Amino acid sequence: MRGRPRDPDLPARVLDAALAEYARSGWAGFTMHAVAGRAGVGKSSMYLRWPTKEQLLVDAIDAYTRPLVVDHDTGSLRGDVLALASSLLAHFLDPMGWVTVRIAVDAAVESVDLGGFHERIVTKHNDAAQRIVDRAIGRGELPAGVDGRPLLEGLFGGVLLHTLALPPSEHAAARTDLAAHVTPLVDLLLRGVGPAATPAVG
Amino acid sequence: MRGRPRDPDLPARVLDAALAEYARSGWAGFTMHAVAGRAGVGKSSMYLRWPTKEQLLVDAIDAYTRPLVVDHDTGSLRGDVLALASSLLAHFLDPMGWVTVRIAVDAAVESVDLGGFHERIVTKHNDAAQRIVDRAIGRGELPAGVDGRPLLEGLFGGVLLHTLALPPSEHAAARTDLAAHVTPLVDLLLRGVGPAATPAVG
Amino acid sequence: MRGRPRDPDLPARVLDAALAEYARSGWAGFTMHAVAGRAGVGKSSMYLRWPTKEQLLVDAIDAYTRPLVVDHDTGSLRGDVLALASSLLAHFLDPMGWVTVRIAVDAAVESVDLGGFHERIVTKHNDAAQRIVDRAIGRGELPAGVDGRPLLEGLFGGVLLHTLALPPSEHAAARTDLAAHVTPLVDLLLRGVGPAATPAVG
Amino acid sequence: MRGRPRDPDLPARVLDAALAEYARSGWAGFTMHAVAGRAGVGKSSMYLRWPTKEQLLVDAIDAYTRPLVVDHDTGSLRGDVLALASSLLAHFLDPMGWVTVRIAVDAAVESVDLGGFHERIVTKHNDAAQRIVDRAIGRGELPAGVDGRPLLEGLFGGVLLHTLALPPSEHAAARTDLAAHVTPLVDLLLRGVGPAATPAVG
DNA sequence: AGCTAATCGAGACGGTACGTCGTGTCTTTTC
DNA sequence: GAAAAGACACGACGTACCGTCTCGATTAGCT
Repeated sequence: MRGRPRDPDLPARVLDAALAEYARSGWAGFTMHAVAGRAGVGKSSMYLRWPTKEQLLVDAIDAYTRPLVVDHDTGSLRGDVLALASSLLAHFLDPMGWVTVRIAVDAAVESVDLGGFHERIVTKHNDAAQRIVDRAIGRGELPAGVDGRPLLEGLFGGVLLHTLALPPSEHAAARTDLAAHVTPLVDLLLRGVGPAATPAVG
Repeated sequence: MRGRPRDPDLPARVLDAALAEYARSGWAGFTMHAVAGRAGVGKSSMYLRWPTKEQLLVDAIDAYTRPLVVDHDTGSLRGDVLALASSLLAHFLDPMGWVTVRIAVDAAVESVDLGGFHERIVTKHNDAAQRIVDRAIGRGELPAGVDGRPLLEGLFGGVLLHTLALPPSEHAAARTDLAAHVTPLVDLLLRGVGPAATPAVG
Repeated sequence: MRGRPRDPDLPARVLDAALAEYARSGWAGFTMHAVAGRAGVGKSSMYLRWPTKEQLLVDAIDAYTRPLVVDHDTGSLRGDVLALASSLLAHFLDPMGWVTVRIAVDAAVESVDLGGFHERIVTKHNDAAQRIVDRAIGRGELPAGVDGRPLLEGLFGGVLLHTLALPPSEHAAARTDLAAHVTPLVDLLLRGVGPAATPAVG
Repeated sequence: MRGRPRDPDLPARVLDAALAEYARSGWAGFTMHAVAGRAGVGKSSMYLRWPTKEQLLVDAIDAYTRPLVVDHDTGSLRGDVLALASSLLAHFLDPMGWVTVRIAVDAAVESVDLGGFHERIVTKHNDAAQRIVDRAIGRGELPAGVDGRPLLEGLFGGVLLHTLALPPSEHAAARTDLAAHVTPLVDLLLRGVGPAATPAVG
């Protein structure tokens, strides 16, 4: 291989700049020119790696989201689910967190798969949820063979909708008491999963 | 009021054209010029009513979504919820249906209220859900004072996430058997709401 | 004739407003909307009288130019010509005076006759010049049958070009000493017309 | 200097296209879009070089006018002046020639200097005229120190006014006998400059 | 006095050009 | 041969103006 080697730092610089630009101005105003400028990079170098703007943003989101999935064993199903729900709520209350959803929705509307979004973003969360259910089965909290997907859908989607329906003026307050916002939904779902999983209905 | 009155048919023509253009080419290729041309209208007349492209699309979606909310009394809570969930699933499986969600997400990310999106789209669905719960209370299926919101969040969000997680290749199949896709989630949620609301766990 | 009679003041108001707008912003920025607004008149009332913007402006110029032609007998050909030349120079040093020329040039370029520009503006000045020559013939300063047109062309055009070549920074100074600017040209032309018409060449 | 260099052929292509478009449809219908299309050029590349439509046209005129100044030594002052006057008349009888004057008048009215009009168009003709006078002084046809400017003003302006006063219907005829139209003016002016410069008055 | 009809102001209408900006490609020099 | 810089062709944006049109409100002359 001859010639100048590819700059190994370049992708990281571009991805950071992409997130920063996206956070600053949303999809409108997310321009390749601005990203290139902020990263101190030529546009051609970006198009060499990411064929479209969307691909670039998906990569940036992926890099940002990677350490976000909560997969910590709290010792009980309710504890795990509450922790996951709180983490999701915190995620959605952060403007950056919405990007994941926005990209997913865009992918669904355009009915094109933006650079393997499903495998890389959706599956990642699905797996985390199934691990929580499997741990609960191991503890005897749930019968074997329970399908974790409806629970995940209700949980993930419920938190999403809750945030969506929350007026922006209450976002700050919600960030200080995450559990209060998710507990009703969590308990509703856990009562549905199995009688042992939740305190008795008052 | 003096001067020539505004053409009362014009908004309808423009809204129809906007939906048609959006359906044909998605957000990319959704041009004010094209909408104006299809509607047989000058761009100025459009900007006189809708300050931005987004506002126009929100209005078009609203007009399209209006007859979509299912609010039919099937005689039982489970029947009502199943009908609502099926309707939502059908809505999300239609590419046009996603636009509602996309706009909502955009509104959340930009943290600006795109033309009263909350009042006009979100509230509309919230109210429909609460009416279902109130009917169930009237029938004695649920105790008085039950809050419908967690149910709605789980239901709406769950169906949303279900569709989002569904690979595009399975969309056609899902459209032919809506109930099969939503029943697990519906039953999970109804078990959580109250013991009388659902058949015993098999 | 039935129906409401046309407002007799309206043309005057519109013509004044047209000149004011033209003086303020030139041809660019000379909008029918602005003229109508300044005159307190509806656009339809203007289009009822003037089919095009150009026609309106020609009429406005004509009304403004009418009292401008100097046709005063000073007792000698040189005096008459100097007076005419000074008046022309003053006219061209006034920004409004240029409008006449601008319209004439526009008419020439478009090679359409903007509402009888020739008969109404050009002829008017031609006639004034010929009267000066005729008076000089009557006094015996010029032989009978002399054609006044080359004199007029050289005079009118010469003053025009002199102003055109004058840097804007010297316009104010020129206005205070009109004769000094036109004397060289006037004497050049009068020496050409006939020996008796001018003092001996130094 | 880094980055892709500007295409050196582009200005020429655009200037040619601008003239062609102007000749085809006049100022109305002189569209940046149309010029760009004819030149096979993006609008942005045009705005990169010419901030306004007017500037572009001035440049195009300048490029067109450059080879127009006649500065050929015919051996006599009368021959030189007749040649210059005929050339000017031909210039003004060509619709394109008027553009020079139009731009000059616009520059005077707006009292802004449209892209250095004075230095580039006016001075160019002034210098040519002074060279003619200097050659005549060299031949002994004129006394030393004669100022060429009044002659130029009378000549240039006289031809201009002559064309302006000529009804469009006679333009074609004038083009076939340029000398007949300019001779009266030329002789008038030359008699004024000096006795040796012209044949005796008939 | 009531009717009829032309004109008035206002301003919305379908078009079209403007000048700006973003895209994704291409062409240089520099490393 | 990859990097940055930035010019390139293209096309949509939202604004402004055109000349036409449709209103309700005058303001006469004619019955």
